[in-house]
Amino acid sequence: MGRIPCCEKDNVKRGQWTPEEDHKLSSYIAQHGTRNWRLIPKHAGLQRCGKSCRLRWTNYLRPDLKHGQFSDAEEQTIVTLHSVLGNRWSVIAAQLPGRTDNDVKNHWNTKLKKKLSGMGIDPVTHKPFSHLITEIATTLAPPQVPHLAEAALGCFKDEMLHLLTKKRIGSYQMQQIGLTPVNTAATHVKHEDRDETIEKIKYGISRAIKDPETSPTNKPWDPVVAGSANFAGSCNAFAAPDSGFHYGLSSLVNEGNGSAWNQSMCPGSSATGDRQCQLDEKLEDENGQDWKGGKEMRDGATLFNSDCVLWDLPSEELMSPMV
DNA sequence: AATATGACCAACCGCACAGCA
DNA sequence: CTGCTGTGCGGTTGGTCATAT
Repeated sequence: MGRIPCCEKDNVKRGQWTPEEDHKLSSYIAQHGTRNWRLIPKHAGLQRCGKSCRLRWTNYLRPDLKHGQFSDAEEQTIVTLHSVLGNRWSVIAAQLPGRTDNDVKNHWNTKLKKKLSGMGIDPVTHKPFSHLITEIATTLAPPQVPHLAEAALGCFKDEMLHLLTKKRIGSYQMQQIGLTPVNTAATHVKHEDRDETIEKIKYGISRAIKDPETSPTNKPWDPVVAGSANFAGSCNAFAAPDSGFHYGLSSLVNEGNGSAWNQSMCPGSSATGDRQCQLDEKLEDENGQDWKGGKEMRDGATLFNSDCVLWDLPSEELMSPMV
């Protein structure tokens, strides 16, 4: 026996709202407020579920909402907060006046995730892919290293495929990263080339791991160097030239300076353990309350108006914990 | 010109939690 | 303490439009 549905599904209209419905809901709320969502559709003369009315109001009709494109500053805020908070859209949205959690979530899923991937940054951990590879490599005993390419490919296949299939990859760039160009005549990788491309990526990753002598650095094997040099180079080559973000990944990885976007998108592993501890402590107050979950965490005002102001942390030191 | 594919975003769904009787 | 109700939240779906083939 499940939960009682919030409304009679048979008698309610679903799907897109009409201007007439919008008007009915808006004028009713303007007169009576939003006290009981279950009664609002009935009183407003709408054949809608109360929940649907609430959603329509909070996500679209509210007069204080901003409609339109996200500014660079807003995007940067989202990325920075996401690196700390993860998918807590309501908390993130609370820091963006006029934006709803749905707006932020949609914008993240459709735009920001791809932008970060295009820059060679994992949108989940906010670390460069190169650092993640390095972290995996350093946790593996030598006999396990051959499996790294397989594992890495599993992790990043989607991002790589996206880049390979959507962005132009010149033969020069492919050669730079140690791969034979898939097709020198056609710059777009076709669907049937994917498997071959994946195999070549695997080969390139394996070679970069196993044979650092062939890397541009010509340094003895060092996971950090190999990760930064080889994979940063790889990701740099993949970075979309038309993405609107002209940051070389190698500078992201090796220097960690540059624009605010640069810093917030790529906190990297430069964060000190102390800072991470501070962050963790901020997420767990002195009463032992777990800020990482539960209702308090959802309360953006509580979190951001407290003395523990996350904004005070230099953005390059904001690093989300590995999930 | 027709069709396929992808991007975007509004809306829905189910779960969790708070408040109340 | 328990059960019910209302609300908030994050994940997912589906419709529409734009672009590519």
